[in-house]
Amino acid sequence: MDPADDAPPAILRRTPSWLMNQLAAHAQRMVGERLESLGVRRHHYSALSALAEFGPMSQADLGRHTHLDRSDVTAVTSELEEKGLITRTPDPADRRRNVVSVTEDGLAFRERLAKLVSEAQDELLAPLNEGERERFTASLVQMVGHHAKRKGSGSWATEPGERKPGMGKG
Amino acid sequence: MDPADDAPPAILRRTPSWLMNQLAAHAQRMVGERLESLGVRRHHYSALSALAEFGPMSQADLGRHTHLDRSDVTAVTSELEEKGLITRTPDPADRRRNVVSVTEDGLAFRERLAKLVSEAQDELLAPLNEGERERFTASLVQMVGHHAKRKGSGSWATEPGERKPGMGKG
DNA sequence: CTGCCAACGTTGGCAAGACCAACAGTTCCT
DNA sequence: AGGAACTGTTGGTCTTGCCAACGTTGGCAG
Repeated sequence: MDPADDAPPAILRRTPSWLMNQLAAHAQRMVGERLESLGVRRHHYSALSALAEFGPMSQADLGRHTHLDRSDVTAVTSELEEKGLITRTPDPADRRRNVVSVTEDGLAFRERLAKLVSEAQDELLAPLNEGERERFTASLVQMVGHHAKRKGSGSWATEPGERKPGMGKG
Repeated sequence: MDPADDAPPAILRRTPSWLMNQLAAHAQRMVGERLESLGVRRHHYSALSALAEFGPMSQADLGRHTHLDRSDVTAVTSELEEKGLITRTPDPADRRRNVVSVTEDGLAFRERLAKLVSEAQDELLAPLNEGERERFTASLVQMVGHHAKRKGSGSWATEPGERKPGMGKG
């Protein structure tokens, strides 16, 4: 009767940051496994998503949108370019910059990734019902927005045109 | 008037795993900075907490309680031993094992760490009110428990004698 | 008792992620 | 004109989560 020899100390079980780290590790595994099956990592998905939504932009902007360091953006874009999912061309208007754009293949690929990522979300949130999921996610958004402001410049946390009471689904 | 040039793509802003990773990164920074001021990392705090709550145990057990790999436990215990916060002695009853125990200094040190960690929690949860914090934490516990079961052996998720008042269900 | 398997602690390694520092080329501002 | 700020790149650090191998020890089947 003691297979349950493992049990985190109560103090940790009540510490949100510890719980978050545990859960984030699980989440990374679930998402990571799926993306790995298509040969990419999570940053590639973030980059493709930003480009798909906002259109072509410089690597620096890409980094700001995805919260990635400039140096990491360099690596990610290089890998995506190799796969033909994006193009990277010098900006004639500002010769410091590269203009990064998604290709058709990139857009299609991103759709496939999105499905896999969506699956992972369901697995992650499995124990929560609909209402709990919404409250949980809302709290996450609130906190991420709050802490992002401290470092970054933007105030995207309270963005117009996205208040959705019902938040139905698409 | 476009300092808010940064804004994660909407698809990411609605993806719990992405939000979790962002927030977990912030949390790690907040906790990490504070622990660093006392010369330790997060794992040291976890180990000390487990030993403080459950008493002396083998390194393997310590790893199970804290969700740490055996190899990482070796490193952590070595560092804690160097600082005189724990002792590590061979178990006469089972010579494969080391018995790890907290010292008096270790217990006192853990208290100081606990205060710092607690501070970090407040900073992390700042944007949430009392009720939101409880619901958020409860959801975390639920999910961590759910996903821990899949790998580990134990069923600590539904442990008796710890039902909190706010922990209602949906 | 022997032989085998499981568990333990240790070492050494890997990959990912989050960062940081420095650099040369460019642009902007004064 | 000159300095400050930005861009992309290279190369590095540190932490975390793993995994493989090894020698030692314990438990168990035969």
